[in-house]
Amino acid sequence: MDAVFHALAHDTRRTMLLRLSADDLTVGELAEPLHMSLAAASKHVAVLERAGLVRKTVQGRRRVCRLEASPLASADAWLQVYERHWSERLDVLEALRPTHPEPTAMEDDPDVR
Amino acid sequence: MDAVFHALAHDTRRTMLLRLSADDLTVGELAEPLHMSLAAASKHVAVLERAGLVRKTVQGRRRVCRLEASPLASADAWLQVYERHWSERLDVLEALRPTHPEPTAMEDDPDVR
DNA sequence: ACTATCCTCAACCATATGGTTGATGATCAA
DNA sequence: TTGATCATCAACCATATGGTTGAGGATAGT
Repeated sequence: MDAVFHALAHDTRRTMLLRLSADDLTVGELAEPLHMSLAAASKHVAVLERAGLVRKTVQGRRRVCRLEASPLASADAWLQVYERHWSERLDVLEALRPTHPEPTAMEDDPDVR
Repeated sequence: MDAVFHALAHDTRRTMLLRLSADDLTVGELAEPLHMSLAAASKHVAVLERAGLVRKTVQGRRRVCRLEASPLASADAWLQVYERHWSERLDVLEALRPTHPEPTAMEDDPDVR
């Protein structure tokens, strides 16, 4: 699970997944629009592989990458646990929730350094 | 978005969120079951804050942490894009999808080093 | 056989991450 | 006022991450 969320925590890799959701692509094709070396892109693919989000198959000298979506299902399942926290009206929840001692809003928090 | 997924990519922080989904907790309370110093736990809370997943309010000398679930909704929305990739029967998709040149399965991939 | 192409590997570098300890600030309790 | 408590800060350390370049392996094309 750490690996999945970590893989998603980088725009480059999220972009890769998005492109792979439309088509299988080689490492080179994935790297092409990116502002980085092929080796760097290859490392990103490796991160996605370690998370189980991509499976590479060797076709000649090319490595064809295919999206493997099941780990995303697990991640989604994890998030769904919190679904009620964002879908229900917070105001209503607040009224019912016995916060620590005092629910009195003390919003003057200036510790923004 | 990077910040949200990065915050979720650590078991310590996911545990913190889970506990916060039941109750508001102070930094000390969050740190207590963890095998680490208070300072370390405080840093994890800071990561959650930067991702917008936690809001701290000062109550005397204690910092009370409250779950802020909306960024999780965004993360969930991002994942939902891939929902069809894991919910539909893959076999059916494969049959329809014109993979690169050859869909012939070459599963004898021994490059596992 | 030769050469170009696709990709990984290894080494290296700068910065980020996750942890520690010790000092300090604020607040509560006596 | 004195002392204990809660939390951050600062400095430090080890390791991980994200990038580079250069070398090399395997395959394709001629």
